[in-house]
Amino acid sequence: MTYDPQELEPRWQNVWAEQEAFKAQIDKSKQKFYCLEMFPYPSGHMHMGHVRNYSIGDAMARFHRLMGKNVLYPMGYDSFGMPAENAAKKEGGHPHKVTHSNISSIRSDQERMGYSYDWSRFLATSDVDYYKWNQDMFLTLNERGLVERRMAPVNWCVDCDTVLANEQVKNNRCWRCGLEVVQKDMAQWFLRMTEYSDELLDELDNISFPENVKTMQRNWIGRSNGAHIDFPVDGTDSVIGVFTTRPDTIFGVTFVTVSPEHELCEQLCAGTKWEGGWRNLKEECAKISEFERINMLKDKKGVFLGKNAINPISGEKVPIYAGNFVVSSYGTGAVMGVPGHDQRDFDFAKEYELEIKRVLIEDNGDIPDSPQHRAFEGYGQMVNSSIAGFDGLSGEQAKQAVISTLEESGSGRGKVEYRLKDWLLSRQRFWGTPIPMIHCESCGVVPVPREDLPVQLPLDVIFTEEQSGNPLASHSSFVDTRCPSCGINARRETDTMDTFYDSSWYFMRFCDANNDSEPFDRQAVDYWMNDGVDLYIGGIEHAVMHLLYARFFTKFTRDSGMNDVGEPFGRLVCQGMLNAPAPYCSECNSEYHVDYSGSDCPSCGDQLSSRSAKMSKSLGNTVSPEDMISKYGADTVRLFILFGANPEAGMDWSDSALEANNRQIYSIIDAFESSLNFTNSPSDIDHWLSARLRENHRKWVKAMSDVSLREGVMVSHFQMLSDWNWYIRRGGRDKSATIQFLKGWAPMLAPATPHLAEEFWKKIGQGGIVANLEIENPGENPDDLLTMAKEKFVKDIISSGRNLKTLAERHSKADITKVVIQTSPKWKADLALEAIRLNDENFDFEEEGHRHLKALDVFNNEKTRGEVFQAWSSFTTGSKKKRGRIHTWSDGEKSLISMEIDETKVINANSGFIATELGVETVEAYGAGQGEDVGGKAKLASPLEPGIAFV
RNA sequence: GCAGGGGUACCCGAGCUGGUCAAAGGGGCCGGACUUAAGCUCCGGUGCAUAGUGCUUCAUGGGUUCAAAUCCCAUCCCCUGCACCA
Repeated sequence: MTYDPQELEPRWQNVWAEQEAFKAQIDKSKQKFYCLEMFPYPSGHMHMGHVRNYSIGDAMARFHRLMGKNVLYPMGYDSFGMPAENAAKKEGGHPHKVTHSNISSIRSDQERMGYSYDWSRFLATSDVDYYKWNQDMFLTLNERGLVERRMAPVNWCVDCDTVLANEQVKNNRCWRCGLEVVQKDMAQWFLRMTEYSDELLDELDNISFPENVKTMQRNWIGRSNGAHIDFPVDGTDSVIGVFTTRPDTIFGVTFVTVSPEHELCEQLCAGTKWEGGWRNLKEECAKISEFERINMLKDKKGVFLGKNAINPISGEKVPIYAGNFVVSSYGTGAVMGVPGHDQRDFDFAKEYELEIKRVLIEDNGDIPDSPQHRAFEGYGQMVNSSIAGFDGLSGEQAKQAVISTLEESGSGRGKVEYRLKDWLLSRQRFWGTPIPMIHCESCGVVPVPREDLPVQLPLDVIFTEEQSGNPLASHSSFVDTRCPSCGINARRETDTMDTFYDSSWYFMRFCDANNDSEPFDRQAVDYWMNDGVDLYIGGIEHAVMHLLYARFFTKFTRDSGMNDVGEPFGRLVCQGMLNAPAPYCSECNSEYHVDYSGSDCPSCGDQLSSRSAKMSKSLGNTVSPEDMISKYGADTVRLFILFGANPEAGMDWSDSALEANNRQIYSIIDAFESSLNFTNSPSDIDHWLSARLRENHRKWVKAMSDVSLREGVMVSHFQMLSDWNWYIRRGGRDKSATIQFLKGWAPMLAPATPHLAEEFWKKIGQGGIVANLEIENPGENPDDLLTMAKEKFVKDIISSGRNLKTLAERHSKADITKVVIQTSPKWKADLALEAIRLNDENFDFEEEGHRHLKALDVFNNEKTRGEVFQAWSSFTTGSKKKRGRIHTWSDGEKSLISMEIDETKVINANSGFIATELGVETVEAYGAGQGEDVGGKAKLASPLEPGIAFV
């Protein structure tokens, strides 16, 4: 057939659209399946990473529709953000325009791929229809006390001209542009995500995220149990609060260290001779680069601040230092120095010749006063406590004892600290949701009343390259307003929201995307979001940021009575990297742009080899989906993507594999084509074909349900074809049997290659379209195992015959023209039958096998006794390396033996086929002992494993 | 350093609740059929040995077991995340 995907694919896409095949509606009588991909930022065209993401999602959506589920599979765009703003500056336009032209371009790419989205739920977060609900929910957050505006040291990216959330800083660099971030003090809007720290952490145990994602989130939340302890500063009213996870080491404190930025530093040393040293240290810490930070790990530095702190439990006075290794943002920004039991403190103490005290012993027999060469950081019995009642305690008990004592004296308490910080929401950028707040000179900060929403982004802003800062701030018609509470002139907030806010609830909006009276209807969300999104597919890069924010948001909306569910995502699948070859220098261990392929390493001059690397613009090893679609069609690209690797695994791009998948499609087409000429001509192999359909269907459903798409496709696009080919080879050509098979096959092709599936469905004369089909379960047929085992018996004879023939050829001078097959003698078959029967009764062959055998009649014949014994062992206990046959025969094979099938008859019935396959003129078969023992092969004959000789 | 995940035949990749595993499937390569020929398609082969049940293989070295790619321990290497978090 002429296969023209450029004609065929759009044609079916139109049919789907006309029939609204993918429109989802609530139907409580059906089981729902919510399939979602992390929606894209519309950056112009779709890239291969998108293709992989959506091909996985689409296959699953289509599969579950075939399974009769009510599938919600929407698509939209995360369309606020910096790139559009930068592009607008460059082109002198407005981000709104840039965004919309990008959206239509990526959307048409997606449509060309044939993804089965319910486009009626389309949304773009930068549209006011969407972001007005951002604002609405911001007011709700505010009402619930989860919004806070405060001065805070923030991460500032000079290049992006805005602040960044902690999650957006990677290695002290901006996640977007890679520039190093600087610290700045600013008034900022925060969402109090830490209110949910415990739930965010604890719920991780109950959700099915991949383990690495859970770990990342756990690390990020970073809960630690410990104690807050106040150390009064000697001779002042000040108190230094420290956080420690090891209150059991309190008696070992020999100094206190605060971060150089700590507010107490100045108080303590101002005007003293110590002040200079502190200022130097502070300055040094403020401007150190990332590179120096890593070096600093080895180099602990500190300065004495001129005062002592008092250990609240022992009353001892210890010096206070400012230290470069204390993180100002964690805990209280101050730590107690216990050099005996913390390696960092130990290093510090050595450096500054501070006392090292042992207050825990490792083993019971250890001497409490022995000197230490390193810190002992484990748990152990307390020793050397300066007050009674503590020595001898260890671990949790010791910690508790210290905490209670501190609590009694009011100088400390048990405390849980988190690494997680509140979500810094505000951005000093234009292209985001305006924060609906108003600054009034007399009333302070006042929320915009709900009825005044939305606060719209002005469309009459001109963007230019020279511009710096936020254009909103200088746009007077936006900024100037009146105070909603007192009515005097006031100023609008010009900060906009982090775009992660937009993506924190879009999955709920999709449930009710066109609602214009509220963010979403509760009933709709409760239906679709029950147990969360059933399958959520996206990149690992969002493991902490998006996935944590979305979890937080869902809990907040739940607590506001907007929905029932507390965890937004059920099963999360993070698709693997898409790699492609890139030039590589093993000497320098680095990859280069594809422009260098074939030439020498630009830095060391060695010859460049090649290795696979993540597809990236900077390496130039990307592949354009459009090119591939126009060359092979969407179905081939989809098949390649799904067959190349399971969703989570990384995969390598390969042009030759893509071509091979294209050829596979042609072969499948041939199969469907050839059936059209068949007539009514039934044969035995027809039963085998339908047995294979049922078997493959069962395997396919299992694999697909597990999101093992590669395995699923292996069945639907490879195994099915190879079974078809075998059927043809065996002379099958019956119209009704093949139609039955193809009718079962066509829908199985739909998840990966939906256009082809529709074409075939029509070709074999079925009504309707596959997209609307609920697949019939072909069910089970009790004879299938037997049918397949019988065919396998023939296949095995051919397969081992082929091996043996090549061996035989070495020994035979004349041409081989005949194969003699001696089937198992009756007594062996009986023995096998007996073994199977006993095995079904859980007979213990190890213990009782021999006794049982000796009681059998066959064992009485002295001449064959040895052979009987051998056969029995090979059937039952097996040898050292091989298990007994009773364990290795399939159920079908066991039935063949149990039914005492006449192997000779089966072979004779298929002798023509066997002869052709083995390239001989005649096939002769008889039971061993009933004819000449050609080649002495009779003794090898065993049930289902006849002796084969070539002559 | 800590945590998570890995190392399987020429390559990619399954298997890893121990036996049916010389190890699925694909790519590549080799051979055969078809063809005027190439391509396509189909069939076979692809550790070594061998007229069949044998030997050596699943990062390395040990161990458990009648039996290990699969379980345990140690080592080496790779990826990913966090990184002076008290």
